[in-house]
Amino acid sequence: MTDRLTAVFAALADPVRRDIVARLAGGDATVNELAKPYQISVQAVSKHLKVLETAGLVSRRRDAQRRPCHLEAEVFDLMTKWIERYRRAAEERHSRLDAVLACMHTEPSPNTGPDHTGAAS
Amino acid sequence: MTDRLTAVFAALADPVRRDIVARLAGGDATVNELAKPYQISVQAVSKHLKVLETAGLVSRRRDAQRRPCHLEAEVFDLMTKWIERYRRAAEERHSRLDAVLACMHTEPSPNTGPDHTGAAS
DNA sequence: CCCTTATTCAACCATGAGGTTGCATAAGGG
DNA sequence: CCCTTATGCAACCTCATGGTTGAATAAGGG
Repeated sequence: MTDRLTAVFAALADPVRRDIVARLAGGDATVNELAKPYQISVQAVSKHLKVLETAGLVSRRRDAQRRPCHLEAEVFDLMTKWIERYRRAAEERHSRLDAVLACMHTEPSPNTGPDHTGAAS
Repeated sequence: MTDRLTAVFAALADPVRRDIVARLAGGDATVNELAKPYQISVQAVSKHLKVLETAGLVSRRRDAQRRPCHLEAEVFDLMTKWIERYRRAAEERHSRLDAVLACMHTEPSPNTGPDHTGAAS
């Protein structure tokens, strides 16, 4: 998982981790607090938090034996930026008929006949 | 992968698939066209497209032997909505000192001595 | 009909992710 | 000091994922 975007999307591709993010949005919490609602072991939750931390979605302080987790906002911007770029592109070509033109975008396909795309009804 | 959000995030947690999305934002394309730039086999790309299709990020028509892929916009809204909710929450608590208050969020316990959290410096 | 092109399906392999348990470490509190 | 609490690390298991190759299907074209 070289790049950050991959790490972030992968981190959020798990219901438990998304739930943790949701709960951290309501305030910081310790590993044990976070683990309580789930059936899985505390260690498993600890692993999940490590994933979130590595992805930069979560940071942690020290408070005696506890390691309270804090939701970080910056990374969300990274995702939003990526998504918005393609969402806009997809919406534009959805509203117009660009989709049809796009069929012959890559190569003019000299002999194949460029207008065969019109058959797509 | 029960829910859609999981499928979408998982689909985008792969550089190749994100690249495919990026290229489809520039216009529809066939499997072969999409596969060309990569070293991996056409079959592998076909698999990637199936993942994107299952996640609802891509749809496909039929055009003779070809199956042109088309980027779908709706799913992006789903993601954006999810992200925005928590981004806002994270930013709010970042700007204020809510993080400190959050330490005692789970149990209000007003008599336990609320100022022990002040030790977290 | 057979051949070519485009795409998928099936079987297989290697790796990584999420889960478990058991032990180690950190930090107070009798 | 030992005990309890909170957390992390390591070894292990299982299954999903991404890749491969080889054959099958779909759709034209000579």
